[in-house]
Amino acid sequence: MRSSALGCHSRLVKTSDELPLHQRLGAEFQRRIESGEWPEGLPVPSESQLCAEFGTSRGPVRQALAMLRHEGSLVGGRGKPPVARRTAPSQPFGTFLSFTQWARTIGREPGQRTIEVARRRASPEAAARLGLAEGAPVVELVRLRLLDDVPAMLERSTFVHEVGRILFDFDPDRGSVYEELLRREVDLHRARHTIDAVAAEPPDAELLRVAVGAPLLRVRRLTTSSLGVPLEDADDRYLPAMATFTIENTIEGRTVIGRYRTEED
Amino acid sequence: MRSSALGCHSRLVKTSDELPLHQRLGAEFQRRIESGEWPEGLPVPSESQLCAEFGTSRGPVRQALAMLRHEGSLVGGRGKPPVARRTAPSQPFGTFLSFTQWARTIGREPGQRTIEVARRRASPEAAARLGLAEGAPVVELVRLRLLDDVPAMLERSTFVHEVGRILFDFDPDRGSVYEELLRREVDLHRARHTIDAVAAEPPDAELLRVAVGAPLLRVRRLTTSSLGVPLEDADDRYLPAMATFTIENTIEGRTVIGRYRTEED
DNA sequence: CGTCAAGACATGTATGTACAAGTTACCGTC
DNA sequence: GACGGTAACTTGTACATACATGTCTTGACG
Repeated sequence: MRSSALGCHSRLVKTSDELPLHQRLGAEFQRRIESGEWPEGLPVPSESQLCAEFGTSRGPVRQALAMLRHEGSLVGGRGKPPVARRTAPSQPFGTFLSFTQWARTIGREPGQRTIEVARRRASPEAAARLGLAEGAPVVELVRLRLLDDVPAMLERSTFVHEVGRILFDFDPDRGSVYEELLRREVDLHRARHTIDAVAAEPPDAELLRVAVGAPLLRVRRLTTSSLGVPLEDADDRYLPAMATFTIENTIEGRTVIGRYRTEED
Repeated sequence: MRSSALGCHSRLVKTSDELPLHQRLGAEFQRRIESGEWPEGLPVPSESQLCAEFGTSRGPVRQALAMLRHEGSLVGGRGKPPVARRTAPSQPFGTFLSFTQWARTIGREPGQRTIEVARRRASPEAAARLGLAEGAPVVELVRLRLLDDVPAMLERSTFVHEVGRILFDFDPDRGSVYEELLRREVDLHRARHTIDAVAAEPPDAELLRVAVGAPLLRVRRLTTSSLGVPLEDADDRYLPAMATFTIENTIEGRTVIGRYRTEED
């Protein structure tokens, strides 16, 4: 059914307005793996079978398979057909940056209580990290993040003024700050996250409802534009019982990162 | 100079004992980018020039370029030659897995004190994670890891017996366990790291020389073979003052992970 | 009945060709 | 001098072919 829309004699029709063949093949193969049409753990059809099915040469088929192999959806090969493997989809920047999007992907309802949004002069530390002069104007946003109305994370963000000013036209309790910033075409391009552990200090402890000194998972984030100009410096403190981070990597070098609800294995 | 060793008429000599051509080309290209021979920001030679230089067809050259492009060392293209981009070297599996290698890359001397290496029956939790029957034989390895002779991390590893038995022929205080396992052709292929924070318990606290209850950065690691068979289940607890993890990602989706010495920014 | 060798078949590697599509530089025209 | 078109060059895509190499099955032989 579906295949007929794909492989039929593309040489006879004009293909200029469509995606390249190997990309269409790759998308179709991925769909088959995700849908279970090619069951996990079983070998997929051989290259020649795929060539015959879609009426193409080996080139595009191999390009598509290589793409999936690189993403980890296919493993093995050399002598025997590669084996399908369902993998968690990775949307690094989107879900890793946005608490809101992440919460939705794990089936929880995100919530937030804005503690403070203020325009003030940069502290020496924030100024250093953002590359600003000490005392330059910045916008600070402190929010308590909730999962199903339970406190999960305390977020302290410092935006450079040019970006932060947008927040005054926006209700941070309403929707995702990142979605709003991207919609306003702020050039959020690259983020560097540094993960460590800290003890809960009195204000954190009260908001997150834990004892002072309890271990918290801290993520410091420096978000920069595509030209490397710092735009945001953040300090997020997670309750380890509510969220963990995962990194999955293989010996070939593929890497998938993610943030997960704590207990569910 | 160097190129002559690479490209000269490999058709005339037996190539069976050497790496495939496109891999050698990829390594050579990467070397040129890292060494600055192909300066950052400038277009690299065109494909036809590279074909001429190494005496090959376009196929291997394009395969090598695609590899570098996927790693982020090359950007752009279509109509104009791609542009070199120096990126932080990412050797995810190697340095992320091996404390020894990581320590060396940050210029510290790794050390270790083996607390225990024992063959015993799997605990219910370890058995569940390793997919073994409860009580199946496993090998447990507990090591205190040092950086410049200062305690930095406490590592508790549980290996399935088939892999762990190798450790009895090997002195864990001598060299890298992972290097040894890879040398013995153990199929360590994929690792899933889960990061959270825990409070130091009495035995941890004593070995790491911190107060009971101090926050520790915990990394639980499940290492599996290429077929998805669990081989190792580990629980590493870092002093947050000695190490942090970083994740760098861009909006396009490339991701680089790393482990860093704490304060040095 | 077990073992090993041959062959069929799979993927990996490499070459050569052809054309499409984007980029750049140049040159003639207005 | 500014503009526009063309030509040359680049990479992207696709096909056909050939051979190397790894895997599995089959069948003959001991």
